[in-house]
Amino acid sequence: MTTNRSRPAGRPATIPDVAREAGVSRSTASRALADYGSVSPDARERVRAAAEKLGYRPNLLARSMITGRTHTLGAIVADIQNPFFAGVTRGITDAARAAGYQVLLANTDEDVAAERAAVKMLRDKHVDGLIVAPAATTETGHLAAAHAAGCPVVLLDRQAPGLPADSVTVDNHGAAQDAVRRLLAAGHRRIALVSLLGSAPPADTGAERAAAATPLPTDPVSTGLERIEGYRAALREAGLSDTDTYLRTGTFHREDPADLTADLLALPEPPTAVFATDSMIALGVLSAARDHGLRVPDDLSLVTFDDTDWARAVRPRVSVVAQPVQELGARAVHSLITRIEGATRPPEHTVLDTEYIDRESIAPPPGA
Amino acid sequence: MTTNRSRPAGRPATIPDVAREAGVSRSTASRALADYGSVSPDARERVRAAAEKLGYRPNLLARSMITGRTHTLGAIVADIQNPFFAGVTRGITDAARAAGYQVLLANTDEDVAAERAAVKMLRDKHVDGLIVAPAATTETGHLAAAHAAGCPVVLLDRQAPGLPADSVTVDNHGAAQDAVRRLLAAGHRRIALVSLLGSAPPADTGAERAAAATPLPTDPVSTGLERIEGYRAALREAGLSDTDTYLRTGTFHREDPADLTADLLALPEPPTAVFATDSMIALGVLSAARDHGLRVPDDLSLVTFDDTDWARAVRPRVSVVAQPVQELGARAVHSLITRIEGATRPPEHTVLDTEYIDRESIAPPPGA
DNA sequence: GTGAAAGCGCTAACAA
DNA sequence: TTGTTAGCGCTTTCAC
Repeated sequence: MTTNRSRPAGRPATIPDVAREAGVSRSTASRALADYGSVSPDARERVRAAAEKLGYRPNLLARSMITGRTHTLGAIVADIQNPFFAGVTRGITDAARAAGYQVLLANTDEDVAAERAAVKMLRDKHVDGLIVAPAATTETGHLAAAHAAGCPVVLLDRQAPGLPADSVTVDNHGAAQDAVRRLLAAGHRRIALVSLLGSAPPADTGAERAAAATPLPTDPVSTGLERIEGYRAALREAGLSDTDTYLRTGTFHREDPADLTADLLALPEPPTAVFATDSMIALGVLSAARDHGLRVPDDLSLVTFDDTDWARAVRPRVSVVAQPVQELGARAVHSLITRIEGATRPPEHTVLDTEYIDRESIAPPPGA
Repeated sequence: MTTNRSRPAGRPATIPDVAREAGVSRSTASRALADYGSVSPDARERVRAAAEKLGYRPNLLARSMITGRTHTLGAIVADIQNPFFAGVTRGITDAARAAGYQVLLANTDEDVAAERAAVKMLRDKHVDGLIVAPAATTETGHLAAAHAAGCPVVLLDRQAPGLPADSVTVDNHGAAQDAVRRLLAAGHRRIALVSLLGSAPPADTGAERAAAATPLPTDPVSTGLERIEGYRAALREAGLSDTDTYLRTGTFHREDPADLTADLLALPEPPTAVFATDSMIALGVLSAARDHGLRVPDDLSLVTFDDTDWARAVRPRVSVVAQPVQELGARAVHSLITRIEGATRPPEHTVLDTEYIDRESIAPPPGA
């Protein structure tokens, strides 16, 4: 047991303690410890030894107050329980840690108010930057403000037009179009799309209120909308002009994908295939199909976004559009860190490749 | 636009700014803002208005440096991609936010070294407390040290004997025993257990090296082990003395539950039912069953821990032991916060109820 | 009830 | 290269 005369046992060692022990000034100790400025090899070593002996740990709070950097990132996603966001978050935390950053997590449940509150909290905590899967692509004032105030923002999964921030996404339109083409290639013509969108539907526009068509949100850009456009493009390409008959979109918290599917299956001419825009929706589709006594893929074909664990374990295994979830998170971290470290390049939009994985959930339509 | 003569536009407002604007001293402003000490209603209101006008936001870093409290919790789990931990983490972040705390997240992949590193990082960041699903229940020196140094720790999902920390768990033994009883009640006698355990198996003890038995880790307590004991108890209770014939445990990163199951199914007298100790293992079992051309539940019955989304959407829906995942996280947060706020009661061990949910994955054994 | 002054632990100009 | 000095923004005695 070493006796540290000048330092009460309970209190953690500070720079003055280390400096005293090493017989140098505070600044030299600080320079040696934080590794900046110039310090003689000799002094450096004595400081290192003293720090070691005293079990010195820098007070990161004090350091952050001076440097203005906390080495903490904020991650704002819809719901960590959604496998897509779980994977993305895993990618974020891993990449962050590897780069010497920690991450503060916030869930929004696709609610803009919650997102706004999260940004506020996170900024109050002085995070160095924000990774956000925005709940809405239009109401992004809080994100723009953060960005402008020097707290860089990178958008994940969704872009926001007019917000000069980096983004990391996949080609939703192309991937959706490709998936629907697979269904078309198998001979399907009555192909449904089931999705949940972030914003509430706009006011009823009268003419649009056809029995089958669901009004779409006004958000100019959203993952869901892009996938819908990809779906429509594929149908049009196949000569099917009526692209909205089997289109069903609900709102988070308000509609259940299983109900949306049940409606479709109750139609006089029900769809023979369904394209689900994410794995949780696919679960709802599966559920509804089961309740209707329909078998996949014989009675109903299915393809979905997101390759979750269960997709390859259930029977039939389900064909999916796999997104590189962890990579999405890791790329976002890298973009963000270059910004934090001062890069002033124009906004960079990274688009990652998806992969269609063919399994057993697509068959020709019944009676074909 | 108000002109703030004394404050450059770029710099955020500070207490001196607010004080000046309100015509009071810094201390009065501080007292009014942080709501302590005594301030006259009049001064209080003037300060409030000035702060509002200037868009004042307290510098939490500076405050933390003084108060020693960051209002930040550290959450250390195995893998956020595991639905169990995703749910727990969701419960943690929600409860924390509701109580005015944020959470820093760390994944360990069941690796003690990673856990140790995470604790170090988190303590360096001055978290007010730690919620840990410990990778090992024996090597807990770093947790004990944190606790002793005034950084309270609450254990989640797993207890650690000898560590005087609060814990929040479920009755794994009882729940496992109950689940296996369901299988027994359906007429099964050859019931397997498939699990993955945290620690590496101990050195070969010779006699124990029966072809069928898998050596178990030496960890005195672990979720997996408790479930195994519950399984054995149920079998013994049913008069089956040979409890380890169909017991298969692997190690994280080393074994694949599907392979473990495949071994079982290749036995001359294969099991007719499987008890999986978590949902990710159940997926492996399902996979292996499919590869063997076995149908659930006709050829093989299945019951698993954890009620994940897919368990109620696949066909057949799988019977499960549901854990109150979010509640587990929320309780941990509450225990932790009472500690942080100074409670000095003896360690408290909260045990939450599980719920057996009967679905369609259990049938009588084939040929029964 | 209020203000003056000290100080948390650290970094960063500036001199020496 | 090194030490001195001055803060960062805040809370908190301690007088008044």
